Amino acid sequence: MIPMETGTTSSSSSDVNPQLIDPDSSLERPAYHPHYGVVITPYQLQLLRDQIASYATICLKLIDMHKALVNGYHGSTNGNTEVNHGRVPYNNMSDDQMSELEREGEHDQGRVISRKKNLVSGSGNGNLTKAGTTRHRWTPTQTQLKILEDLFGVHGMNNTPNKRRVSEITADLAKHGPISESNVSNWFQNRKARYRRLLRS
Amino acid sequence: MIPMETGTTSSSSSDVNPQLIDPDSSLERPAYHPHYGVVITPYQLQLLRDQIASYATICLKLIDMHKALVNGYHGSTNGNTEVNHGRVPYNNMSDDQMSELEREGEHDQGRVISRKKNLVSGSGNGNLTKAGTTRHRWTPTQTQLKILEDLFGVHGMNNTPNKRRVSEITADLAKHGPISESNVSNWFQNRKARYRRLLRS
DNA sequence: ACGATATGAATGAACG
DNA sequence: CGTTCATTCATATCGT
Repeated sequence: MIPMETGTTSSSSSDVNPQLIDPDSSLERPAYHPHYGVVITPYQLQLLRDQIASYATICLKLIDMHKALVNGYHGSTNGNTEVNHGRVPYNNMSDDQMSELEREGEHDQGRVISRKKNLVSGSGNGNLTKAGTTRHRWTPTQTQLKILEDLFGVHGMNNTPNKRRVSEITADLAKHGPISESNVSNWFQNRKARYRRLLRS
Repeated sequence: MIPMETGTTSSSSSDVNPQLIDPDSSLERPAYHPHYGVVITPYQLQLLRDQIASYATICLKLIDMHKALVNGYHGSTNGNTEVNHGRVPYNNMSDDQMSELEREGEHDQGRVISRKKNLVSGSGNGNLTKAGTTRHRWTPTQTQLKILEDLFGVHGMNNTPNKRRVSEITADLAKHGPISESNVSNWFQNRKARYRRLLRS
């Protein structure tokens, strides 16, 4: 069913139930910091974030299913359990991207994947994913995608990142793979558009 | 819409960008605790939990709506009525995500997230699939396909149906089998694209 | 079973 | 921003 590993009940801001954060960890237990307040481990924080992200995606899926049902039956939502928009988000990266990443530790941010104009794309040269050819399209790595989703979940529709923010995000994401600012803004653009489309009818 | 106000960003468990957690708070700022790790304020924690709670509620409501619809729905022609045994076909992917995340510093290139097996076999599969097989994608019935092809023939490339038209078409096609609007628009999209590709070659 | 092909769907990018 | 295009992914189907 719907995954709920952590409790989602209480709402009083002062009661922090450790179980709700990390049910089985007796080691990593939230604590109070004299100055800041609650202390949680990065792992715990990550759990929370993941849960939020999961819920966000699940909600989208459910909305989709619901709308489809209203229309009659439907198929667009595959019945599988994947939460990542149904699409397995593995990326097959072009060789240059690979080699890019293989230079360990070196995260030249701001690196831009050169993209060709689409006019020429189809023909003889273009896009052989197998052979070491160039990819036309940026594909977010797992990590990048996750970060982006988290950000979207956070800001939601009402908080599309401005130019400055996009720069920051791009810089962050560049640590995890080649990316450009336009990739980021496009991504948010699309995400927003498609999210809205779901909500609409 | 869905309330989201907390920041949730970075992916590597060790790098936590304070801005991403509480963008505008310079007062309440996450910090590192020498022993526990991340320190967040009760307020920040509450935001996270509120968000999760909101999602949980939304999900539950959506599930209810969905179930109601499914139970009441008795599908179209080809006996393809059933939708997932009334069970919500999603499970939590956080396992993958977690294990993913736990591998620190590793670039996620070319990694494939193992797709979880369907918890619920789609069961419904009127026309083409064999019993017990999960239906993953919509398949137009013969009648539907004919209608679609006719429409495409009429409208041709230059007359892609707009939203309104898609709705009408969907409604029509629903008489001949389970279908959703996205199925229809996808179909036209693909038909057009592949037709164009023919012309180009 | 495998490999090739057809095709529904997802999505980055471009357009109006 | 909403739509559309181009490309790619994933699966259903079929031939061997």
